[in-house]
Parts: sequence; C-alpha cells; structure tokens
Amino acid sequence: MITKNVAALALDATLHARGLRLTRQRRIILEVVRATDAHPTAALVYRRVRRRLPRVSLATVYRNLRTLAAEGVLTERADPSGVRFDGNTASHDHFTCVACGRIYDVPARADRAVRARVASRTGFEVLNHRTEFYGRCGACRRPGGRSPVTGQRRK
Amino acid sequence: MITKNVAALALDATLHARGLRLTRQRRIILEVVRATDAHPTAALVYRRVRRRLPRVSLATVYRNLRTLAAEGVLTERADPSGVRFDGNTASHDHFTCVACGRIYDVPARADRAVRARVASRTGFEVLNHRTEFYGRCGACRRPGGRSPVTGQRRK
DNA sequence: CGATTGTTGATAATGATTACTAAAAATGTC
DNA sequence: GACATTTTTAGTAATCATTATCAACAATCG
Repeated sequence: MITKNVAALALDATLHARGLRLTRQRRIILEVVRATDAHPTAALVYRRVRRRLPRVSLATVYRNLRTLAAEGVLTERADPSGVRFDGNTASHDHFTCVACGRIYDVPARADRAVRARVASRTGFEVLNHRTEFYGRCGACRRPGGRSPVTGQRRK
Repeated sequence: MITKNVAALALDATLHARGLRLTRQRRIILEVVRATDAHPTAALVYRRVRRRLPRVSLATVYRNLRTLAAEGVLTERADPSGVRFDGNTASHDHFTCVACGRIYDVPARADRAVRARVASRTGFEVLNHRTEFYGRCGACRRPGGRSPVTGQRRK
C-alpha cells in the first residue's frame, strides 16, 4: 500500500514500539470495532471483518481483539451477556437498556471528586472509574417499545 | 426441620409466591454466597457448597444461582474474568484491584442527582446505576504488593 | 394417601475462547 | 533484491464455562 492515513501511521508507531506489527488483519479488525458504537462481541466483529477479508480466521479476530485491548487501543467490557469491545477509549459511561439490551454511550462527567472521595475513604489508589446505568431507553419507553419484563412490544 | 430462622422463613415466603421451593440445596447455596464478600464465581460456590452437601451437582449450583439472581435474592456481575455472584443486594459500588484482581465493596453514595442528570440528558428512564472503580488496593500499594504490570511482588 | 408440580444429580451438548502448529508475511541486514 | 529473523496468520483441535435433558426424587396440596 502506497498511502496510509495519519491515524494508521500513528497506530503503526505505537505497535512497533512494542514489537508488534500493523498487519492488514489487525488494521481491519480495529477499523471494524471503531466503526460502530454498538459494543460488538467477538463474533460480530468476525462477521464484519469477513466481509472485507473472507479468509480471516476466527482465532485471528480473538487474538487481535485481545492484543489491541492489551495495548489500550480498544477496551474490553463484560456483562452477563458476554464480552464486548469498545473502540471508544475516551473515558465514558454506559447506559444499558433492560428492555432491548442495547448499550448506549454516556459522556462521562469530569468528576475527579468521585475518585478522590473513594481514595480517601479506602486508602486505595484509584486509577479509573466507570458508571453503568440501567433503565429503559427512549425507543423502549414509547408505545411499541419492549417491556423489560415480558420482552414483548407494548401498545 | 423443626426450627427455621426468620430470614429463612421470609425467603421461603418470597419463593413460594413465585411457585418456587426452598430446598436444602437452594438454601445452602444462598448461605454460601451470602457468607462472603469475595464475589465468588459459580465454581467457587460449588466447591464450598460441596463441603456441606458432598453429593450436590454442579448443575444444581448453576441452576440455583441463576434462579436466585432472577428472583433478586442475589445479584450477578460480569467482568472480563467471568461471571461472579454477590449476596449483597444493597446498592453499592465496586473497586477492582488491577494488581491482585480482588473486588472490594464500596458503599454507594446516596446520589440520585447522578441518575437525574443522565435521565434529563438522554430522555431515558434510569432505574439503577453502579460505579466500578479500578486501581490498586492497600495491600498491593505496599512494598511486597503485586505490580499491576508484571504481577510480581514488589520489594 | 395419591396426584401434581418443582427439584435434583448425572451427564451430554453447546458455545465461547484459547492453544497449537506449519505456512506466510513483515521486518531488518547486507 | 536475497537472506535470516521475528511476528502473524489460517485452520483446527482442545479447553472451559454454562446450559439442556431426563429419569428419579421430594415437596406440596387436596
């Protein structure tokens, strides 16, 4: 490839500093994760990567999601439905709709007071924090939305 | 059984209202989860229950953890290391030590303002929220604690 | 008691993730 | 570019956690 965009160059440098290479597979896997805010599972990433790299192996997808998460290039999240990945590495919170299961990003408040309070109470060193909200999203609150109990559409 | 304590009676009533029975297995599984604040995995619960009921089946443990969680008698939590259970159903936050992996309970602040703010910003209905803190706990900060990077003891 | 319903233990089945390995690709050196 | 070295890949087997199945058992109710 003759041209590379700036982001790819920066990423390449980041990886190289750790003895890692920016392969075609790795780049596309990252692009797929970054292209959505739907917090995809490994299986979903695999399906989408395969549209662009039909011969990619599922193991390659898993391996790279893990590697990229370890490098901090993307983040890993777990909830009872399984492990999900998030290309948005900026600090942010999440809202999980108990009716439809969708996970929405919520901008984090700039709130170092919260960390400081926990640190002073526990004596622990707080490096990071994230809040998970649970409730019903706009779509599910409206008539026709899904009930959180029955999962059926409301009228 | 001739005597039952009040808690067991209340639980029995709760379950009966849903057509569920308080069996020996179910009661002991719950007791085991409640007896620790270590947020045990299903495998750990199984090992401990077996000390009191040597013939219990792993499937019974899974089945009941799921059932009890569905009844709201205990809660289910997931992180990248897997699914864990929490007998403390009071609203509280968590602190995960990135060095040793231990999960500590952190008393929740009485903070409806946080929920209200998210609700007004998103238009969603917020039913619940929980904050996850990450950092190094007291033991791991001290000399001899584990480095979050290498996992080795520090000197 | 007898009928009904819920539960258990044992184990098979499933699904997600990881381990393994020979071949291929990327990188560095001349 | 050719070569040696290192990393990565595809394909697949292995592992691990969880769930499904089902016949036997236990609790509950009339």
